[in-house]
Amino acid sequence: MQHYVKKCTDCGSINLFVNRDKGEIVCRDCGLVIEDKMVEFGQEWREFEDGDSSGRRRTGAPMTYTQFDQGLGTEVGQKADLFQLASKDRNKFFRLRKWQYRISTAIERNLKLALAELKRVSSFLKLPKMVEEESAMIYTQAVQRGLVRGRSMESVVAGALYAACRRHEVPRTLDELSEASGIEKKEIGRTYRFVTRELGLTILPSNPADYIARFASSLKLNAETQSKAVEILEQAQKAELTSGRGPTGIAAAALYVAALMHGEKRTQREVADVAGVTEVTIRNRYKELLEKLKLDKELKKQKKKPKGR
DNA sequence: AAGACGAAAGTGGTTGA
DNA sequence: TCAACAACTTTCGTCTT
Repeated sequence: MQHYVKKCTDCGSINLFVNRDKGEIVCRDCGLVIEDKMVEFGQEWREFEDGDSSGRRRTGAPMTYTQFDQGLGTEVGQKADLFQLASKDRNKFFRLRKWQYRISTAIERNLKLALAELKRVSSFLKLPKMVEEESAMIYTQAVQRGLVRGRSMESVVAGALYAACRRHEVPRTLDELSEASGIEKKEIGRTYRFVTRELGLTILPSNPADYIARFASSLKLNAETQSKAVEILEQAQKAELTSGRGPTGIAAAALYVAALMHGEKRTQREVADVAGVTEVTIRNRYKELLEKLKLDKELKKQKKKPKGR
């Protein structure tokens, strides 16, 4: 059965919040999303080692994708098959097996390198284990389908990581991925799109709210401000201010407004920097928010009595 | 002096003929 | 395949605190 993590994998806190609607567990201390119930990916891929030993074993289930060899290899034929072949078929048979061997060792070599890189980037970004696993799986499938050909290994790794983040609603921006992996942003975007399309991964459009926690914590905003920002976002969603816009810009603007309203003023520049957008974008979103949501009044109130900064 | 604001021109990506 | 298009950026001048 599915096991639940009891401690935050990042900060070790046991102060966790279980959100059943979204099926995720969030650390109250650092905001990390620890685990959410993930998607079928065609095959079963969780670990079944403990507690399930008596039960049936699921087929084709690699135990963990961050180790490349687990039961993945395919061999052409067994000895028994060999004896049944006419001799003229043997050459063909051996050729096939040779090729199979070459291909699989090539894949293994590639995976070994790639997974090392993947772990590096993942730990740099402090990504949850689940995400790392998922991206490793995505990468593995990409390699097996020959999608890496013509692309750099690193860029596919970055693309896989980005996709995994998105699927787990632990979004990192392309900029962050880019910084961590040293791959250009647009390159990551390209391979990301390519890989997800080829593998038929469904990616939910990313939700601005998912960025709030992280941005807020790097801006050292308190929890109130943070939930205010989420509230604003919800209204914005209803007012259809969010469609078509970049989620980070919206998140940044909501956070900016929320900070103003709670007297925790941050400059547009500060917010823009952590969100990876420009001040201009924040201004535009911010303006829309004020207009459409009539937040002006609330804002005015706060402006009169300025609090420390 | 720093921050906020907005106009104008440029960029990369999506879409639809 | 190309052009139109929207979102976002860059840059820069002006206003506000």
